[in-house]
Amino acid sequence: MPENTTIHKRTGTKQKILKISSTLFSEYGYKGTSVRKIASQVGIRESAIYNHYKSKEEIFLEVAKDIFSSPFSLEQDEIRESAMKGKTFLHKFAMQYKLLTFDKRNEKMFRILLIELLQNKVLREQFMSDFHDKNVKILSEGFFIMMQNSLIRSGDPMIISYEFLSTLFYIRLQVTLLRFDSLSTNSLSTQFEKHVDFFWESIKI
Amino acid sequence: MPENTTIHKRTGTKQKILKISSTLFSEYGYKGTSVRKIASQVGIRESAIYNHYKSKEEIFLEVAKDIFSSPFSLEQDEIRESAMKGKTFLHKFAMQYKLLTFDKRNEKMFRILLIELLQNKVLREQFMSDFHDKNVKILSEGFFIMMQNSLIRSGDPMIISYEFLSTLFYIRLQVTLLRFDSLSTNSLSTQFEKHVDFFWESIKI
DNA sequence: GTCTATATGAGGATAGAC
DNA sequence: GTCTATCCTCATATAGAC
Repeated sequence: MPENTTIHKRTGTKQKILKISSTLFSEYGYKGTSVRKIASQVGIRESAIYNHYKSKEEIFLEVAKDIFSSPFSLEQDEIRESAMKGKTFLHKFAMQYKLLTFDKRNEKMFRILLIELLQNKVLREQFMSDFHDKNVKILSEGFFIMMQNSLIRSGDPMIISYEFLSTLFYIRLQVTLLRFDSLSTNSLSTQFEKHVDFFWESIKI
Repeated sequence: MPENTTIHKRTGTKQKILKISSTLFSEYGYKGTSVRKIASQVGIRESAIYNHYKSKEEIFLEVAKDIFSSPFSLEQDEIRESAMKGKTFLHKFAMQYKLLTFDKRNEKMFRILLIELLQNKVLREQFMSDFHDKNVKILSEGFFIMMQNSLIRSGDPMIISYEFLSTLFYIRLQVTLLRFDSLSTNSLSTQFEKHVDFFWESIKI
C-alpha cells in the first residue's frame, strides 16, 4: 500500500500539530495557547498551520475529541462475573481508574477538561454524561448484583455508586494537581486501595 | 466620623470595580476578562481603572483574597461537643458545606477557583491547604473523639475524613456546574443529606 | 478621578510567491 | 505545504488635559 504510506507522510505535520497543541492546551488552556506558540514548537510558520486546520478552534475541537475516548470500561460480562466476588469488583474498577489517573495521555486530557470545564459547555455536558453518569451506571449494576447475592447491605445502588465514584474523582483531582507541579504523589499512592478497603468495610454484610 | 464617610465615598468606584471584576472573572476567567469589559460595566473608561489599581493582575489578586476567606469553621468547642453526638457532627459539617455551595458569593469564588486552578500555583496551594488539609483536620478531630467513645468503628481518622470530605467536594462541583448553566439542581438537592446518612451507616457501630 | 489620545504589543487569520 | 508579508482587531497600559 504505497498510497497509505504517502498519506501518512502527508499527514505527519497534521499529527504533530495535534500532539503539540494538546500538550500546550493542557498546560496553558485554550486562550493561553497561541497559534504562534503551536507553530513555533511544530517548527513551521503560523500561516502553515492553516493548511491543516482552518482555525485554532478547529484544532481544539480535534484535541477535545480524545478527552472522553479513554477505553475505560468493564465489559458487561466482566461486571456480572466480578460483581459476584464483591470486593474484587470494586478493586478492579478502582485500579482502572488509578491507571487512567497516572497514564500520561489521559492525564493530559484530564487537565484540559479541568482547565476548560467552566469555559466550555460541551465539555461540561460530556463530563456529566461520560465521567459521571456512565460510571454510575456501571457501578450500579455491580452493586445491584451484590445486593441480590446478599454480599452487601441493601440501599439505593445509585447512591452507593455516587459515594464510591466521588472519592475516586477527588483522588484523581488531587493527584493531577500534585503532578502538575511535579510534586510527589507518594502520600496518595495507595489512596485508591485505601478507598476500596474502607468502602468495602462500609457496605459488606 | 465624617472622615470615615468621606473615605467610603472615595472608594465607591474601587469597590464597584472589585465587585464587577469578581463576577466577570468567575464567568470568563482571568484571560477572558478584559480591563475594557470591566471598565465598561463599571461605567468609566479603561484608563480610569488605573487610578484605583495599577494592573489587571492587582485586581485579580484582590479578588482572589476572598476565595478562601469563607467563615467556614466549627469552633473547637463545637467540635468536641457535637462529636459526642456522632451523626450530628457529620450533619452539621455537611450542612455548613451545603450552605457554602449554594451561597451566591461563595459560589462565585468557587468558580474562580475552578477556572484558575491549573493556571495559578498559589490557588492550587491554597486549595490543598484551605479546602483540603484544614477540613481533614477538623473532621479528624471529630472522628477521633467518636472512636474514643465507641460511636464508630475504629480506623484511621484521616482516611475516614478523606472519604467524607471527597464526596462533599464532588457534590459541590456538580452543583456548581449545573448552576453555571442555570440548570436545575433538584436531583442533587438532598445529596448532602443522603451522603451523611450513607456515611453514618458506614461507620457507626 | 475621569476623560481623550496614543503607544505598544500579541494574537488570529489571509494573500500570493515558491 | 511552507514561506514572507501583511492586515486587522483586541488588549494592557501610560501621558496629559480638565
